[in-house]
Amino acid sequence: MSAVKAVVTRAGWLQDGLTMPKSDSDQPYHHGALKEAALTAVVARLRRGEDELPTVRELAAEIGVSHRALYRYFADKDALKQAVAGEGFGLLAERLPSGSDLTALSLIDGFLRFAFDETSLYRLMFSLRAAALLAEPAPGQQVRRVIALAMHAFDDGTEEEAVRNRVFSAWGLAHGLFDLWRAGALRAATPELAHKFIRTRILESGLVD
Amino acid sequence: MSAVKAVVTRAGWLQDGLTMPKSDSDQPYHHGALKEAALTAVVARLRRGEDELPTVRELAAEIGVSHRALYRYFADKDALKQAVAGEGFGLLAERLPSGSDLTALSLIDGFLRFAFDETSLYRLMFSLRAAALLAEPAPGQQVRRVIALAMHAFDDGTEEEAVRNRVFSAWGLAHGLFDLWRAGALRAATPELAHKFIRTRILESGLVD
DNA sequence: CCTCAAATGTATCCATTGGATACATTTTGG
DNA sequence: CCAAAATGTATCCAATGGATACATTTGAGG
Repeated sequence: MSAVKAVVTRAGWLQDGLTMPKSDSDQPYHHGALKEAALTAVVARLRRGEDELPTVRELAAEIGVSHRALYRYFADKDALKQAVAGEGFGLLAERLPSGSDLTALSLIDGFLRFAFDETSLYRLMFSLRAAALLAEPAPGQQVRRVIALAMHAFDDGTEEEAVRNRVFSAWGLAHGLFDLWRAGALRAATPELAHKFIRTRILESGLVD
Repeated sequence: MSAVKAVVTRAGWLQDGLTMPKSDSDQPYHHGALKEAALTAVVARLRRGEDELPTVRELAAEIGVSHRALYRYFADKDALKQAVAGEGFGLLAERLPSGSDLTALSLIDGFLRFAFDETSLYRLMFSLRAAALLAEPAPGQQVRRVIALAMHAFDDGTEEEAVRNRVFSAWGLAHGLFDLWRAGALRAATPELAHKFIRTRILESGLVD
């Protein structure tokens, strides 16, 4: 739809002859939603399997804009990276169970599913220092939301300190085993087997029932 | 001083007229131990706090050699990275307890101490795919040695499968919590507090006594 | 010893990449 | 309607990993 419209517009088939475009390309000078397009494109690439950020130039080309245009929206490449991580936490938050579906186990399963499904994005998200993320309004919000969700899921009526410790233990175990798998330290042949292995380790840890 | 000497030597101000050096520098054409010097220099930098690999040129300059010389020993920068990781596993293996000092707890403490003391090197080591490391003879040996050590420390007479699972759980928990700390997700203000926090989480997990 | 080939290092060159500056085009608010 | 703010482009630059061709040593066999 958006793509189709772009093509039609580019060819100019529907333009009447009275208003010839000034150049051979009638792409508007202003993109209109460059920032969103950039973030969407990067996230899409990572979800498609690429595990590195594209170069600024590649990204700009994909969007159909000069590479310097992106710098109107991101101070530097690192800022872009952070923004992508923010999008990632948004996606993660969307994916996690909520309401009556929210239990410690379902939360962990959702978290692991995200890690295994969106490995590149997941790695990017956790490669950054949280402080930098939390400082930005939107991403910080998403991160805090995920943590709040976890605190709620693990709340068994004991004191907050104890709940928090269980959350961190479960989180650490899930994150750590996933990262060891990613590094190749686990023998698990497939992501599915690895997921199951990690799930079992967490269950037998007694952190969740 | 090194800089001063270089300048003087380069200008040749102090050379007597009778024994002119063939070149403006008295450094031998062949370094003699370039590979070792390179690895040592990189490891030293990482241990000094830098958390990125130096550029090939910086490294070469530090050693006093043209940047292309390093490519006689490392196919590309990634090969250098892998070799550094290998050195890292060697250091780790040295640091871990052995003999009668080897217990599950002392092993974990040694592992965590290494992670907190040599954070940059640790990150580098675990950022690589193990497969690539295990393929190289020397590093692979070190990695296998660490794993064998862990299997022994956690061996409580139960079946190997169970021992292995406990090793992975403990490893995953230590690695994961450490990485979450590194990412800024733990509140712990100092590395010491973080180390203690992680140690406590592992102890209360019942994986080790 | 000598010589010559292999080993080791250097000199240069190149493409890619992140980033800076100056300028062009739109949009928009008074 | 117009000037200023937004937004995008054109060009330039330095750093970096890497390639190729060449120079210097070393060392092994005659």
